[in-house]
Amino acid sequence: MLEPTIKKGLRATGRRMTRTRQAVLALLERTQQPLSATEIFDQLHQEKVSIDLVTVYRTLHVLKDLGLVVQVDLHQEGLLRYELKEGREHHHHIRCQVCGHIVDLLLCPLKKVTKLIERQTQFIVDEHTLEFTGLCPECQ
Amino acid sequence: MLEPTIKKGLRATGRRMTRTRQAVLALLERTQQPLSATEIFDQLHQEKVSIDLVTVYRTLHVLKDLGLVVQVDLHQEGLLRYELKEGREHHHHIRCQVCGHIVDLLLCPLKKVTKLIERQTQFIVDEHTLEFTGLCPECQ
DNA sequence: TGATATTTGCAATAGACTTGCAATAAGGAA
DNA sequence: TTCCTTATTGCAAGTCTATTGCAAATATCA
Repeated sequence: MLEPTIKKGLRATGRRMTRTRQAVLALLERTQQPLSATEIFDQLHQEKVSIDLVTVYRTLHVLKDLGLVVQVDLHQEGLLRYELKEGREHHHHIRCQVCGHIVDLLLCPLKKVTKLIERQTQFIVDEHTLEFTGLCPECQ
Repeated sequence: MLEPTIKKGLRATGRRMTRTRQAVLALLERTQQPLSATEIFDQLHQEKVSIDLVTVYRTLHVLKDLGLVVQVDLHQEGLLRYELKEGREHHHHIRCQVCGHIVDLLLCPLKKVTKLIERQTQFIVDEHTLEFTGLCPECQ
């Protein structure tokens, strides 16, 4: 149950905990894969929760703003997905090109590389995307 | 001058070399940064080359199909960019969040990681995206 | 319970990209 | 060169993800 913590974060920024926000959070909490706005919308409608797609987008923005959710920008999907941060390590994903199945990767091998890039380019590195596609065991 | 080689590739797949394809290729050839379809469209129009945006998209598909061009999917840009492969090593990019400047990175540190992921997930890895954002020296 | 500020839903819009189709142009044959 | 076939182009319209404006609904607190 994340709700108390999150309510606190919302209040601290002059925001409110609402039914729709609860519904989106609860769904993210019980889902393993990172979800897109449309998937959240469809899933909630299947569960007879009335919510507008616009509200889903706005809720996701708020949650991202509060740092509760991570945006996942998978390779060549053309949409954004979201997953709860909740005590999880920074990680990346691999997605099957055939069935769309998404699996978490357990490592981020980029700390040293980031340092190297900062030396090489003189940039200050802020974020990175690292996403893989391939064929999952079932689809090979 | 890539044109002869490319013409060959086009012919081999029942395609033709046209003015618009030449124009797109020539632009890619003389540009350092990966370009988006809209940027190609705008740039060519500035140079008084008449071309439709749809044609730009279709040309880029063809070039990608022939393996002459790489699609670059930068972190959180929401659009695709393209650059010529022409004798260049596989590489990644970093983009400045402020001015949008894009710089090539000279290394791809993911060969070992890919092997590790294949063992870990049982996927066969096909492609990866690795793109960085940050602040370029001028914008810090 | 009422006041007020936030949130929501709806309609409209933006922006990247795609598709259908008729008109145009490339390139091989005569 | 000219003709013919077939690929290519431009235009209009459409798709899909995501955003914005605004009035109506709802949460919070006095």
